[in-house]
Amino acid sequence: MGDPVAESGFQAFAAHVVAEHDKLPPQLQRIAQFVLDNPGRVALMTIADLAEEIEVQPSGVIRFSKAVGYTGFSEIQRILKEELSAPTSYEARLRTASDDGSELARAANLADASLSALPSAADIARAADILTGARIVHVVGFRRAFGTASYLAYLLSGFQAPVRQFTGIGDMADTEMQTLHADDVLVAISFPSYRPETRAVVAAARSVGTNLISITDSKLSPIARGAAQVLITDQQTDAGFRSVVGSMVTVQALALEYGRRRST
Amino acid sequence: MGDPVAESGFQAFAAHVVAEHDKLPPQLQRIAQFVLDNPGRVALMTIADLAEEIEVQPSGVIRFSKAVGYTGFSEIQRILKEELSAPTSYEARLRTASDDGSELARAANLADASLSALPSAADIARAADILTGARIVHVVGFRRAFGTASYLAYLLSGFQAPVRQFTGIGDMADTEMQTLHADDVLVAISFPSYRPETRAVVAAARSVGTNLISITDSKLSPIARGAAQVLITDQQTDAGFRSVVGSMVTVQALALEYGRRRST
DNA sequence: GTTGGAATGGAAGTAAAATTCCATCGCCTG
DNA sequence: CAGGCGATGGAATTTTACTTCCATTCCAAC
Repeated sequence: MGDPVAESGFQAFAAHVVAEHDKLPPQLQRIAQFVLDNPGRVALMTIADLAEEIEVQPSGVIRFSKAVGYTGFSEIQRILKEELSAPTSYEARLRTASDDGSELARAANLADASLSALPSAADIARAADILTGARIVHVVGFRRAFGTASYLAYLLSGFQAPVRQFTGIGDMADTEMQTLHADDVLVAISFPSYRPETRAVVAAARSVGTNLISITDSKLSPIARGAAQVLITDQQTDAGFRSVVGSMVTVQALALEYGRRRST
Repeated sequence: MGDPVAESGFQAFAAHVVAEHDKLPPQLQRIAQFVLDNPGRVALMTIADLAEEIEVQPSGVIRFSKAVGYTGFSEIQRILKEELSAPTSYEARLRTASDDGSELARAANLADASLSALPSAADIARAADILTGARIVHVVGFRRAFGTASYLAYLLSGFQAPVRQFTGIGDMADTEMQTLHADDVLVAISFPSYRPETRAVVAAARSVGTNLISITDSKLSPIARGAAQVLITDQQTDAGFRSVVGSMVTVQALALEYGRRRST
């Protein structure tokens, strides 16, 4: 609250090491250099690993730790681990700091977090490859995922994809499912609580051998089983409301990769 | 062996866990879920930390490790650490995301830009105030905006709002419009090219005196005229593809502000 | 050359973490 | 409702990692 930017433990550590570096004996200087150059790796190593890699004795690592002002290597490693697992980039922290209590600020922060946990580009590309070979692309998503599913269907139809969306309109769910075919692809979008309606469509696809692309929040999601490609996004963070931004960005990327394949 | 891409230890681990998941007792399923959903964090935790977070006993973590085919938790953690420090790790992806030429990177950058140009929290709050007094909240948006409109309708119905969405299903557009009333609010969502269907609904609302909230990209948008509140978002910046993330975040914030008013 | 102090090596001791094992609990089955 | 079995809780044990401390080496000054 007081400081505009609070100094992280890691930044303080780095500053100490730089300040002390010239006063250290040669061996400890080598340790200092390695730790500053590979903080991520050091966070995952034991003292023994580290000592072996630098060709030093374990006790040297302890001496280094004390020489730069800490009680031992464990304290330094704790700081490095915090830095490695900090999900907040500098930018994200700035945004969080500007949280003024409005739902808009919360929604924007949530969306920002979603953008840090998207599927990999390689997974999207694989999914797009699967789409390319489809006779028909079916899209399913209900309730929270319905908007995302609609958007995907809209984008794909813009690329002249043979796409149809499961809507459940007119009490025709059974009839809709009968159109699934082994040469087709089903893109299923579902998040907790996974709707039984969506799961039923996925089950129908499995039973007739339709290729499945699942956009969901966990590898253990009920719609992930048997999928040719799973795209993980919008994982539940801790507090309160769930964003749908991750899945929107994911389907946009998926559709554009598909379009790129169609046009070249 | 014959695989073109050698399977990483982590991929094998994930596959094992997914395969065994259903056979595991409930407690071990929770552990499985947590580890698959947070591999990066688990790589840095001790068994005790992990056990505390999931609220199980340390021994449960060991049972999980053996149940999915490993000798103990240490072996699993070794695999997770390798994955975390591998060049294809999540951290590395983030760093290169802005210049790898994938549609995902483009989509994520576009979404990020959208988050910098949202409506003001005050405008959202005013719009939420208007919603609160409505007899019925009508929502309209077609094609690109249909997903956003659906999401808004879904969120509002979650707060027991009297909401209905214009869908155009069954060639009932005329009939749908006849339900507009002076005590109602219409939330219209539209972006270039502004669909005539949406404009027709807005015109109908104007003619009967329905309050209008417009979510669009410009104050000069055809649906902005006569609106009680205009929320500007997703303005086209560059020549490329248009994101829909700004409007999704906007409707989420709007719905949550509405919910806050309803519950207090 | 000898001496003193800093630097390093390495083994022993201590702390922490992982694993084992047994007791209890709860549920299903007969 | 009694018996058995799988699941869970928790203490005890083993293993691993961290830290300390003393011995040795190196180097510079006298």
